[in-house]
Amino acid sequence: MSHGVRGRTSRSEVTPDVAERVADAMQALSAPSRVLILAQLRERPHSVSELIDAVGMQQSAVSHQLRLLRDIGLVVGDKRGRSVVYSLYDEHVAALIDQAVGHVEHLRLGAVSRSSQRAAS
Amino acid sequence: MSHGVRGRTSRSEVTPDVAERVADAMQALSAPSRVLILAQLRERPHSVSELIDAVGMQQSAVSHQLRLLRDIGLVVGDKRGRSVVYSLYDEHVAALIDQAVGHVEHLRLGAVSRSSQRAAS
DNA sequence: GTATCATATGAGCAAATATTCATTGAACGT
DNA sequence: ACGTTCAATGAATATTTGCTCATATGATAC
Repeated sequence: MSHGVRGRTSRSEVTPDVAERVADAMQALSAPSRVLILAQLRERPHSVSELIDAVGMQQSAVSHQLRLLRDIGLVVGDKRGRSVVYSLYDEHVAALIDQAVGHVEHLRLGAVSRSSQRAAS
Repeated sequence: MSHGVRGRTSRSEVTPDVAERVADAMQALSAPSRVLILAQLRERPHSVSELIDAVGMQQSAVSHQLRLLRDIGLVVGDKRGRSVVYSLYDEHVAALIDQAVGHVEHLRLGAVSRSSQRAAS
């Protein structure tokens, strides 16, 4: 199929620096546990306890991942009493999650899980 | 290829299974080297040698990453003589890359990268 | 005050990853 | 046939990652 070179829009060149930032951001979506957390937060804000319950991970693991997501800037935490309610940073993050999920629907990758890279010679 | 078993065309629930597939796909964009490779291929197909030159990696490293991208289904390789010309699998992949880059432009809030983790609360 | 709940954090560890080195194989030129 | 070039592969390695355990901090209840 021909994929014509679509008009040369002013799309920023992906320099090594940009590539690193892209990788950093996408890294947030590269672990199932984080995808689950983000998917929950896309529905509505959740406290940490709610997230723990929703994704079935340990408190510490959730907290660690939330810190990562906070550092990357995808989520924010609002302290309410002794709870902390987390939400997505903004709509762009929600859109990013939607698109990631959407693309996966399309790329029906039953191909290989990232564990099997074995080939007998 | 109608294979959709779930009649849920709206936003599908992100089950652990879906989360794993999302993570798997996003994992492809979670390493700078792969982002660079994909960005090159988004412009136009490249042979492996061209990619090596474009991204400044070693032949073996590029080949390994291409295999990963092939396995995930993001790129395809076409053998032409002794070269192999790689291209993105389809437009959806191109869109995925565009969106990832676009979102990073937006998320350029000065979020720290993984290296320097600071508690900000 | 002390106890308890909710979350954050650090150390340590196992598993996954990304790269390099060395080798292999296939396609071409001579 | 031989040698050369382009790419793929396997093994080894260093780094990164995600989790658990233990502990710390902060807020509320008693």
